[in-house]
Amino acid sequence: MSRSDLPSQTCTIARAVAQVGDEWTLLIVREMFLRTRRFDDFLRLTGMSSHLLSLRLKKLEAQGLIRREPYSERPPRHEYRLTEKGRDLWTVIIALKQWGDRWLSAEDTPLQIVHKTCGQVTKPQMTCPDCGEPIEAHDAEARLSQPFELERQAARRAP
Amino acid sequence: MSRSDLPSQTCTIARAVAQVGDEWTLLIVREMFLRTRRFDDFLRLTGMSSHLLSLRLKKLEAQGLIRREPYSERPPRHEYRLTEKGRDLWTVIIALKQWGDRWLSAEDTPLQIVHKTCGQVTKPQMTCPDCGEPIEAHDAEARLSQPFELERQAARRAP
DNA sequence: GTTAGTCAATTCAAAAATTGAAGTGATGCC
DNA sequence: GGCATCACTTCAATTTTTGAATTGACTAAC
Repeated sequence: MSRSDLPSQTCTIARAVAQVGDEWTLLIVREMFLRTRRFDDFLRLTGMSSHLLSLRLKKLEAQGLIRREPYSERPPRHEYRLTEKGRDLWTVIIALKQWGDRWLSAEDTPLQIVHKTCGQVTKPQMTCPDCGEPIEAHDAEARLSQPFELERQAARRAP
Repeated sequence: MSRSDLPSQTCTIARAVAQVGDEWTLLIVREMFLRTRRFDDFLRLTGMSSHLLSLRLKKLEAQGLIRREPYSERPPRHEYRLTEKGRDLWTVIIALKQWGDRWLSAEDTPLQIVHKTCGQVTKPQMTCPDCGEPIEAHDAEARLSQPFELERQAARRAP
């Protein structure tokens, strides 16, 4: 199987990974959240090649994660902005950031998140909305739907 | 700049992305959370090639995300398990899952998360630990540290 | 005691993706 | 006119990934 078959999987993690699970795509999305909107800025702030940036922006637009918006008619210019679907990736980026802050950084975080509502510098946490408690790997149990379970058992036995 | 330069960036998101921001790595980590531990099972359940799986497992081990543990001496066999650093990626995987469930799936989620503490099927949320409220992109403001800010401004102006 | 099967890989060639440098075209500014 | 900006595109060289085949250490079955 190649990466291009991932979007057709049952697993929504696999599908999500197929849309945004690559290095440069995640960095483009990071930049979007830091209010970068123009081609040249993405280029310099991520350090990627213009060819690949162009491909990735097209892919992200086709997937509905970003949209191009004109900001000048003459010369024709436009900028890229996140759609709601794209903005909803905030949680993913923040999860990566918390993990990076914890495990990959000697110093303090280079990027603080301020909660506008309460004014605090915050480290967002995953919590269970039912009981309000923080939730981590060992507090959770995965339960597979029947079709997903069967699909996985078939894969295990099959050649 | 190539992907191999990402680990040396100041940004902890870039560093995190350098460690786990690729398709197959994320799927391997997903499998780990579904209690897959053996080479052959990763192979069949992710659909990746054995060559790449071997490379990725080595990389993950070198990064301290997983460790090899013998489970049989004769024949010599071992399995792969997440370290604490690896388990801490749970939030990232769950963030991807929630996003995938919301935007990429017509049906119900193929994978439910049960909160062992309270017994509920739960959709974990990012919340602000200070005020306890859910937090999303529009509730948050990014604040860059001085060195990070300067680094970015230099990139913007420089060729 | 040969044969088949399992597990955890490694090897290798072909195909695909990425990088890096250079070029394009529309326009504005001096 | 000449240079600069922005948003790309083109293309060759390099790197990665794929997919198939093979290896080697063993076990279990005939």
